Amino acid sequence: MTATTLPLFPNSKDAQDTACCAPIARQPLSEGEAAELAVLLKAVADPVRLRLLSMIGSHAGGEACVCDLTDAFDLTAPTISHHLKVLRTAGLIGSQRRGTWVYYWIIPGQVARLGALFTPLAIPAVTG
Amino acid sequence: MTATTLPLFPNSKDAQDTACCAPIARQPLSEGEAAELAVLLKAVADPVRLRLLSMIGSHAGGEACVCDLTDAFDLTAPTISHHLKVLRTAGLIGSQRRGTWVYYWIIPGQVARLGALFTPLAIPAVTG
DNA sequence: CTATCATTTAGACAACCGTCGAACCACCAG
DNA sequence: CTGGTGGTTCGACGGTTGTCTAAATGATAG
Repeated sequence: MTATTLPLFPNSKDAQDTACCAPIARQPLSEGEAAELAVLLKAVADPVRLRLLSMIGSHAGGEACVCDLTDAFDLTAPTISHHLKVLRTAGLIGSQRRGTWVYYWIIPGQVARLGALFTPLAIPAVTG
Repeated sequence: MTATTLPLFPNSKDAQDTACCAPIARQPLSEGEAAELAVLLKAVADPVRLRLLSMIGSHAGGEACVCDLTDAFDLTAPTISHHLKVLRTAGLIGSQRRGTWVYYWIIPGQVARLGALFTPLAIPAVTG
């Protein structure tokens, strides 16, 4: 792996729909939509991965080295690496090796799908 | 149970923070925040529960009877009941028995927490 | 009170998930 | 080429999760 992203749902119609405006309380999700989104949500439904994602996203420069992340947890390196792989496989983060260190960054598009799922219910006035 | 909600995080400070504006890429989540949100996300990170939630939310009148939900799945009644309990325990839906049938509705506040988590990253122009 | 329908609870089982130690690969310094 | 450091992959172990069948609870009708 040298600059990979592994997009889980390359460019499906469902992805398009949900990316823009799939309110969870506007119309029932189809079986396929639900399955795709569940995969995405499973990747995020873990305390460690949630913190990793926020640490990467809030890191200066938009990137974070693994060495910066590992110290914040009482976990071994293989475990951190496993969680990063889950996030990467879900297409939520990208990675690149530069010299000795490996850097990670957030892929906003996929993260936006998650937000678009729940927010329309919260702020109906803003959206329409 | 007759009109319960079982709020998982009654009124913690973390809940307040994240309910309003906890951007996943603005500042690192604390260990406690991440743990709470992970519980919430786990409840939603399942295709069946995702569909249940959207079916309840989009149902006319804002309420749905279990009898309306069961037919949409190839699952037994106990399994559906189990998933509904998970959502209820997470504080995402409320329930009430009226006569023979049990009705479920969405609790917007908790759902909003999930949206607030991911959207700030998606629309940086709007938020600031 | 009994019968019947709707829903939940209890118990069991296979599959999945998070974690670890050990081994392995990539890069850099002598 | 050899050694050392940063990260990942592999294989295994215990705990959790989704599903089922069987049984219990609650409500209505006769």
